[in-house]
Amino acid sequence: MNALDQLRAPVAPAHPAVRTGAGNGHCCSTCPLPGLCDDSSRRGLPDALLESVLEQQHLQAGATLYMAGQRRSSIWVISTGALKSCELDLEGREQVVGFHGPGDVLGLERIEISEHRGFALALEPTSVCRIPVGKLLDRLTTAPELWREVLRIAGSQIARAREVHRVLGQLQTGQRLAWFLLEGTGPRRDACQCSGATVIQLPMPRQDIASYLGMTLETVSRSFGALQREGLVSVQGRTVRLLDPARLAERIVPQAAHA
Amino acid sequence: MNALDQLRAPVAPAHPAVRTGAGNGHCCSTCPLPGLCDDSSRRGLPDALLESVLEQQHLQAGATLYMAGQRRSSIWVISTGALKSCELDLEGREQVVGFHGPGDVLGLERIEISEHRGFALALEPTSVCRIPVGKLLDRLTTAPELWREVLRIAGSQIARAREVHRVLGQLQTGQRLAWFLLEGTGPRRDACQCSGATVIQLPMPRQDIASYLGMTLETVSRSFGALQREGLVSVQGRTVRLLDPARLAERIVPQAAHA
DNA sequence: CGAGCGGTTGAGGGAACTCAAGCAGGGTGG
DNA sequence: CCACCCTGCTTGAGTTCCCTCAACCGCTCG
Repeated sequence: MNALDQLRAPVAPAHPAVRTGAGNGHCCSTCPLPGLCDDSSRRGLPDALLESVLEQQHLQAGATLYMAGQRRSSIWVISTGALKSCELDLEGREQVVGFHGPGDVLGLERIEISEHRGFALALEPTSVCRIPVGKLLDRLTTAPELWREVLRIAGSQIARAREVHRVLGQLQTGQRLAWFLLEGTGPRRDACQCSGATVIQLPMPRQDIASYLGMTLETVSRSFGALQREGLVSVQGRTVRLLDPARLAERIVPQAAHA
Repeated sequence: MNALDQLRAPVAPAHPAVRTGAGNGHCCSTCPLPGLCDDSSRRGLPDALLESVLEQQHLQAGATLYMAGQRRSSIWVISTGALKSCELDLEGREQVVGFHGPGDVLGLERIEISEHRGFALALEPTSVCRIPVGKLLDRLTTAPELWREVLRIAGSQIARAREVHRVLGQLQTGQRLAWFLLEGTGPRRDACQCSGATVIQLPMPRQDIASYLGMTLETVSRSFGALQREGLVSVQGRTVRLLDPARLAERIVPQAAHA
């Protein structure tokens, strides 16, 4: 599945892991940091022209956006596609700490720090807008209102991480998967009308979901199976149809989903 | 134990959960956001005078800094003491998502968002500097260099949260506790010379440690016992002496600490 | 065709949870 | 003063959830 397919597909428009850039029109119209990449006079230009102005990077599935040890020099705004970001431990084992879709901002966590500790990798063909840190700081000096946006985005990423902490801390595996399906994965999940989305196209393999949720891939598979047996979802590979989002949501309540 | 005792105590100066504000002198000399609370002309004033200028809040143990549902209006910089911040789920159960000590900045995660979802509570007598959001934004406009500091702090909190994600995701309970003892809890843990600290005074009960690390208080207790039986630490209530930090650190390596 | 990858399913064991009892320390009141 | 309670912590016994190990399936690709 590539980004173009997603744009055309009538299903699955809403899950954060696969949401499309702008729906209709260029992703700049929904950019969370408008005016950062260059002056805003060019807004309204044809998409093809915009492409030529932007500092865009295109990644194939499996390509890395940045790697551990690499000197950090940019932040990125995702236009289309999906990425995962990972941390590495001392033994080199990877831990998925985030999935990111169009509109998400990457790299804020290491701004002002010399090099990356983890890495980010495209899960499918992906394009991002690169914003050099120098330009970011310049812009912030001359256009202080951008400030609030960046701070808002950083704050929402912190809040998001706390939510994940809660999920890993007090939900059991089946509940974590239900949460994952409903709440999605990006810092901008608020923009996702979850109840309306009934079909999800997951861009990541089971192993990545397992890592992200702190469980094994077998348990992810079994949990999918359990949810399916109960009629809550219908699973076929990476296509998941939410048959009963309301009852699925009940599952997320900690301790005893008494129903 | 109160903040003053800690300042005097010859032991346990370094653990993030109990580190002292400035060591010697007023906490402003080590403030991560100097010049934010007011103009910087007063730096160098006697401590007593500084106190009168600052918008300081003093909290008794158990007092809340902010509560769920409360309209957000400030960020805070901790001067002395210790706090925990918690998230609440739909059933009102609390999940500890952070412990904070002197120098830590609270409230960035909800900036620009109307109300708090969780709460923060003092674990011991605590004083904080309150910075109204309005003043923060004003300062940032007139003094754009502050910018980098705020962004750096927010970034380090994101990075910190990712580290916690990794710990909850791939370490078992005994390893999580070892990590907690060594790496501490605050976003400024880098300032802590962990290897030098041999005695830790924990300001929080077992239940809070358990919640933070995603385990039960019984398991926390048993894990302390296990570490003690192996001669790695010596535990007496909330006083923990690190007998062998090096071997303790080996424990944190995921999967098999083959030793 | 076989190899490789991603995913599913099963059997068994172990880590951590639940439930429960017991203990130490601190405060209060008779 | 001691009895009493209450809170925080420890320890034990039994159970459950989830991990580990393994086999198997379907698909793609060489």
